[in-house]
Amino acid sequence: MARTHHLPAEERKERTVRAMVELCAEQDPARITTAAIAARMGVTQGALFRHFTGKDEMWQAVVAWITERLMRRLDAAVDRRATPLMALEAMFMAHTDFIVEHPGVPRLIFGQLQHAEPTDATRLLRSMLAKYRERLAAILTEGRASGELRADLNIETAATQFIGTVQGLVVQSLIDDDVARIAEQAPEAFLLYRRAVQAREET
Amino acid sequence: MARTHHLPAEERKERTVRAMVELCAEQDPARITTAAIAARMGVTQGALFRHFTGKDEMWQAVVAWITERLMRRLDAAVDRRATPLMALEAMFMAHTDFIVEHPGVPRLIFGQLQHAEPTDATRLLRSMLAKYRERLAAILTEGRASGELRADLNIETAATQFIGTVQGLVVQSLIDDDVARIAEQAPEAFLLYRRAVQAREET
DNA sequence: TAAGATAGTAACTGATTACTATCTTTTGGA
DNA sequence: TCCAAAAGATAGTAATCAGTTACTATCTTA
Repeated sequence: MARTHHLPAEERKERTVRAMVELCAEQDPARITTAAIAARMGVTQGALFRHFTGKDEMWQAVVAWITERLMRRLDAAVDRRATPLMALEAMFMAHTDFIVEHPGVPRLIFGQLQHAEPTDATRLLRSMLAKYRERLAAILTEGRASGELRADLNIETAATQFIGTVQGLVVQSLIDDDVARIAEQAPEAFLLYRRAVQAREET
Repeated sequence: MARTHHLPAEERKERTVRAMVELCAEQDPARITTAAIAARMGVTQGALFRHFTGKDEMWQAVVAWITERLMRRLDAAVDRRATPLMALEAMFMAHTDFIVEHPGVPRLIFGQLQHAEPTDATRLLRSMLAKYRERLAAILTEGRASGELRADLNIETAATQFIGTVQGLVVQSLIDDDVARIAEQAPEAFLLYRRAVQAREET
């Protein structure tokens, strides 16, 4: 049988995280119950608490899983790119590709950002987003120095706008309930962003 | 005394909506209970159900309240603007001003968009956002035709990006937990957007 | 001013939820 | 082969929450 009874703890934790990411693609994270997670894994609800001290620790694991994978993808994308603009484009595409591969990610992130009093998971997410911004700011600063980007570019605004460009696609996908469209619209969206930040027009 | 016992139904509904908008500025909408709403109004929990058939009807009233006010503000902003770009700028500022005035609005909207199976409130919100997009598309098309905006401008992408520009500011404010910063950064953010869509550079 | 209609209270209900206590099965090493 | 520990099943518990019910206070108007 495909019964996956009795897995080692690490494997079970991994599967818990995957189940939660999957469920986020289907419903509001705030409404995901431990019973639903367990059912998705083919395990009883109580079994989850053999591996996690509480639900918050589960969310923490999910956020850690996502941030690690996303940051690795972004690093890989930026690596070896000839110019800052090419690095930004690769980063943009890596980010949107990641979302399309894991459609639950936007809902999950928004769900975490909704919390007014930050939990451990929220804090972890915020530090990831701060790191993301720093990386963006470094590339933007480099591009401004090299003359590829506008000399009068406001780095903070440009970083916020980069994230906003992704968010625009995400919000639209939440309205349409169609995550795949993000992939289609991503190149055009980045083109528009590029026109806002680059130094001169193309021929 | 300030005891607001026995208000007419319409007044009580209005106060319920205001209480909910206020509470959204302080916590995750998904965690707002009918008891908390009632407490904020100085009324018992059961009293709410004299005016609403259920919680979803309360959310519906909240979304209606917000959409009406926001659209009115946007209309007023766009009215009498000489050029499409000026109309867009006025619209952008009206939107960000509205958010700063009602800090619960972003959390509320995200909370509604999180729902996978749309409720009446969610459907109402989506139709408002669709109307918003149409309005944007009309202005953008006009600007492209008049030569103020780029001739090769993709209207859909530009509309998504406009909303994304606002979202970038909103996401940053959720991370920093500082809504007021939106007002400070809004002019720079629009400047960047303008550079992406307008036909030629300024002198 | 009497009487019906409207608005509110206090206490309760049933369903749901995160979490736990106890018993059972599986696994892997000596 | 045996056994201890790890992993899971079963069956709970206490708390929370949306919604209800029976009753009361207040307003409106004929």
